[in-house]
Amino acid sequence: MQKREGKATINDVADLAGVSKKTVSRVINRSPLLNDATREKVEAVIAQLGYVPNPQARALALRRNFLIGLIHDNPNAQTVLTVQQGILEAVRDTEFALVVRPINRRSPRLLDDIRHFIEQQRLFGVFILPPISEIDALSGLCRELGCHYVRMGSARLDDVAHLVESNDRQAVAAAVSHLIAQGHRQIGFVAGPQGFRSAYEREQGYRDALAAHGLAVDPALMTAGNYTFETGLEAGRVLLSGDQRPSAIFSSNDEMAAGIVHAAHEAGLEVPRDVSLIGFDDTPIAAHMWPPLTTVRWPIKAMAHSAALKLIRPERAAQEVAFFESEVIHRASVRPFSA
Amino acid sequence: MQKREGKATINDVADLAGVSKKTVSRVINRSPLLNDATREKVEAVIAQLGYVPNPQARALALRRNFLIGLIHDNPNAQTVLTVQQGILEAVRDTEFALVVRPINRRSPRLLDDIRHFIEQQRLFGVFILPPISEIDALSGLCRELGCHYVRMGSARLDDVAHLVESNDRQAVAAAVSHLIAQGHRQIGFVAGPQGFRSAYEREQGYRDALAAHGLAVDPALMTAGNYTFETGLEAGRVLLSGDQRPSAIFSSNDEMAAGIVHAAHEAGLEVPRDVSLIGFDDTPIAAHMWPPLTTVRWPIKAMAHSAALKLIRPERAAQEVAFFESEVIHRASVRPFSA
DNA sequence: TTGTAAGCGTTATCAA
DNA sequence: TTGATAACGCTTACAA
Repeated sequence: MQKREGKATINDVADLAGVSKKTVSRVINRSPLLNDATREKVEAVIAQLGYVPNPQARALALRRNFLIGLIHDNPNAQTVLTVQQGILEAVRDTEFALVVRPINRRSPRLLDDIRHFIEQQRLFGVFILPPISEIDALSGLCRELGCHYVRMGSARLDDVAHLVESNDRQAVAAAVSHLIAQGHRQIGFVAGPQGFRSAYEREQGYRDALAAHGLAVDPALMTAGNYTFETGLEAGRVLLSGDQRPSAIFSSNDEMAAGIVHAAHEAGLEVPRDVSLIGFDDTPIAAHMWPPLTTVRWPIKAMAHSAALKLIRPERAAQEVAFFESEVIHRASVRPFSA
Repeated sequence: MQKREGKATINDVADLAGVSKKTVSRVINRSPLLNDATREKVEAVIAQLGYVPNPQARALALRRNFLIGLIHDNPNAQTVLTVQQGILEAVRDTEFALVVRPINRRSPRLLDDIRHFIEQQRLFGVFILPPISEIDALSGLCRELGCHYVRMGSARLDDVAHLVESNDRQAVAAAVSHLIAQGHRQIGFVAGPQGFRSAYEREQGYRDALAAHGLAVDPALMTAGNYTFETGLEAGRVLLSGDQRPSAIFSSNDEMAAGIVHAAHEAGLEVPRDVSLIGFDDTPIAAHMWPPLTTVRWPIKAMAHSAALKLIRPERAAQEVAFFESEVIHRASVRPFSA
């Protein structure tokens, strides 16, 4: 039992072990210059008392703390949660904890909100998820505040010490090439929202694939949404209504692809019988919709894991892997072209 | 500009304002016994310096901190994220921050992990999401550690100061009654995993509805899954294969309902033409699958909001609303019975 | 290898 | 209404 109510402190441990608090501190911090006997003695007392160092006191004395923040305005819940899991796995068995902060990208106070978040909690570092990871002012803010940061993105947004990147462009090119290989020539494209880097990269991938196979880009086959189901539904209605309708569609994310499936049903069409379809993200909906959706999977958890290591060990950040390969997951929503 | 590198401290403010640090502290903490003139003077300096109190130092001096934890092992990403948003909205403009901790319900070290989490971060309080909110040992642990807590659940798991509750049982009864009102008599049921309180409550709701309409429970129409798509697929195969197949199915969550749709397609059947279907949760997949799924929606965000208020103001916790009503969301997956 | 003293930035106590 | 002083629990000098 401890002396008083409340938790045992370093003083309790020192007293009971008959050493100074500095010695206890050395044990906690694994100082090499320590007699094995004293270490064991102190460790025994620590165990006996169930002593856990007070992180706030440590933070104060060290003039740094062990909180990392996750800043996001990502509409995809699975993505955000997978990122959280990837981070947590990376910091497991460290003293870091993860503080989350969903924000509103369109808020005029965006920067102020984030500044306040970082300053108020005195964060050690922050993760910035797409799409707000594309805002350069954010990384500037972090530098100004002396807060470490890592951005997740689909392009070379920053140096490798502050970035994990997926190759959306090549992955989309591979997916669209697959459609071409299946005989499709009229391939529709639903872009993501204007101004999003991921949307730009994915569109470039589409164009790359067409160009590589000598196909012309037909503006009539291209439309855009904002990554939501509803805009996918709209896009699907547009693409599937003309008499020159595509035999296959690449949608810049799964959510919009689900909308396209609905549009197809509305038009009395069926995926993949009448139109093949590929999405992007491999969210749970991709595997669970009917038909199961061929899509592009990016290694979110691995990226988050690597990003977390960059963040908590800034000195080694540049060595940590920064570039990740996405892959096409083949399911039932694609079928060879038949006239 | 501040005196040194680093952030301004209470001392900087005190010096510049020509008052003692205690006075600055009083300003920060809105002490009523303060001359308006001094307050304004100090506030001006605070603004000028961009001073933000150090939360770790406050935590140390106050012997409490402002971190609340979210402990979950919930397979549904949207649920977890909506909870996070509900909490964040409730604590916006307070000094509380939210620390997340996904855990593994099946880990033998479950309790130790959570104890470690609470002790290491010295959490002020924790949210416990279902299904682990049903583990009474967890609330016992919180009490032992002097950590406030709130549980989210689908039954009267605790007193109202420590609980927000949704009425799964009645909501399911309403959903199943709707099927009966549509003329269905052979109504299949897919239960959630054994041992989950939510699974039990939902099954009771099903039984209640049948009983209320004088229908017998037919064990051949009942099966169980563990809330995953795959087990829903299995359950669907079982229910839809017999020659006595149900004309409608209630699935204890949406994910399993998606599996049932796949099973129907495999069997050459269509929802709702050949079988009506209702799910539970109203996750995004419900609205985005084809056909759009009739389902039960529980007010996750409102529950999380209320739970957060209970947590950060324990003295008023019992006054905060604890009971929430779920509602049936009608979509295209239900059709009147036709022989 | 260990201990002493001072300090991290804040609040509580108690006096002025 | 304000301020001096001593905590809070830990770490970093610097000594011993």
